[in-house]
Amino acid sequence: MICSHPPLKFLDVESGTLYKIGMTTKTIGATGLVFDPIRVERVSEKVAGQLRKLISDGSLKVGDRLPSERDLSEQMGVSRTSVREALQQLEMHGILETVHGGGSIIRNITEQEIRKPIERFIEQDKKRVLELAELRAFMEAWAAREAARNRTDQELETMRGYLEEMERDFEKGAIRYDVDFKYHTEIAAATHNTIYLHLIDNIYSLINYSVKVHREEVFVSRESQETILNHHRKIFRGILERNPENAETAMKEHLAFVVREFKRKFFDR
Amino acid sequence: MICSHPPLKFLDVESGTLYKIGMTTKTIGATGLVFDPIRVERVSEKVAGQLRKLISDGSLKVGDRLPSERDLSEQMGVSRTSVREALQQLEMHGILETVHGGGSIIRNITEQEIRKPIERFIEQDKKRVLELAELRAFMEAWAAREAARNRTDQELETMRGYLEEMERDFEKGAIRYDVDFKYHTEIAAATHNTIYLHLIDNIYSLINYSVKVHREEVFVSRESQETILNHHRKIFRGILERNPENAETAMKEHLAFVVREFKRKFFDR
DNA sequence: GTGGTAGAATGGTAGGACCATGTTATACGT
DNA sequence: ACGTATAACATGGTCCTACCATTCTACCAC
Repeated sequence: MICSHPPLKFLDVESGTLYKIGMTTKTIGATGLVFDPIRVERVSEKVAGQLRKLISDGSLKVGDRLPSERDLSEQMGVSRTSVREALQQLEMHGILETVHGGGSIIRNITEQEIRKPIERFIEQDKKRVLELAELRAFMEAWAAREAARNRTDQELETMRGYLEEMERDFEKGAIRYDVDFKYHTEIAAATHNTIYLHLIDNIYSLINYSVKVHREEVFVSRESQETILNHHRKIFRGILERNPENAETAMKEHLAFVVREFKRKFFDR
Repeated sequence: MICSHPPLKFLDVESGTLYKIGMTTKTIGATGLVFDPIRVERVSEKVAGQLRKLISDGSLKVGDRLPSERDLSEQMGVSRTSVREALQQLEMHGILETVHGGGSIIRNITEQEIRKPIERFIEQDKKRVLELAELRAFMEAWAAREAARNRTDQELETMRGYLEEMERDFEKGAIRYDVDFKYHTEIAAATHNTIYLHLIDNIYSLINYSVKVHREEVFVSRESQETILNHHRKIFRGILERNPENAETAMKEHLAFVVREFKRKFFDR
């Protein structure tokens, strides 16, 4: 998922506080007075802070590629050195990953703590896959509700685009999984809850990880494809009309169907 | 404690492994073969590794000051840039501290808390705290529903125990936060969804971190304590009677109250 | 399609210059 | 002789330029 970033506005580094109060306090002499130590924030830290914020408020999503170091340094009015130091700080914290010659991409913040341990769980027991599906179902139901409540017109149009794409793909033969995925992701984004966005992203990839097969191979029949399309139409309508109840219900219906089909194929029942 | 470092021997950076094996694996094509991605070690990483080694084997003790960046770069035969990057990596990991104009000193690794990525992420914006609360609310509502459906008698008894403990604490003065926490955790366990259990545990710890104050300090009034207790009684009844709807409703009511109170205290509204 | 190749884009390293801050030595006044 | 103010130096912080190493991309030959 590569993207250019003309719309992103990188403020001048001078914006924001120049000095920052540390966390520890010291008592000086016998006066009993307590002072907070003053700590100058380095340029690289300001840059890192700004990038953090852009990630935090969702302007930069997981998988996005940052502008090049040269671009960043120019846009922010600082040296490439400072930008590099900032990127390195973020890389140390696992927030992004830089590849020699390839650029820097945003990583999932929840990955470190949540992903690794869970992967091991999943490998131990097939039952975990169903647990994941269960999780996904109720989380997305909430997302549909919140999206209906908070979505912007812009986001709605994006969803409409994906939906129409699915319609066309259906006419031509089969719905493509990646469009379906993007559709769900856009709903997640429309909740305007960044942490949820990262969380659900992780759950998706966990599902993909544990179920090595793509959905395309599960939902091949004409009927199931049509059912899914109908579900999506219904979800879209709920979000369009800003009707949380309907959106949630439709999503629940949809995922219940998906899980049912899934069970039928993989656990032969 | 300032000291010069003629005796320290800084090996040439070329010593040590040039290539390093990463952590993730990829499956290529349909062969099923698994390859480990190759990752080149950057110069700064080699420098950092050498310093790490010197610290771990005691050549550099806590409080010692490192040679200047210029000295290090000369002794190691690398640019000052690389040395600086290495020092920064170590500083990120809390291993040393650099002072503008003062040099870099070794810190005690055990004394400082190393902040996890998400924690820094959350600090970026107060809004994130509310997002966490939002997440928690709908996830726990689901948990209450599932617990009512799947709980064993054993788990119910454990909950009863915690509830009674809260009742006693309330009579004696105040509900203890850890009991409340254990109560919620037991509900999570009763869902019998292991992955959910881990997920919510993570979210709890994040909330505890971001909200530096314990709940005890937020819900001090007799009325709010009683309200909370009533909520818990209601939730318990729903789970006891295996009534998912009631349990979910009660939990929603409870967390809505908690979030409302929380907002009132911390965002003064 | 598959694979190779050249050019562009991008991150990595090097080195020099200068500024900001801390450290040390020196000169000064009492 | 002592403390203090000042100057000189040492050291980290930032910027700049240049060049190398790797990846990406488009194009071509097969």
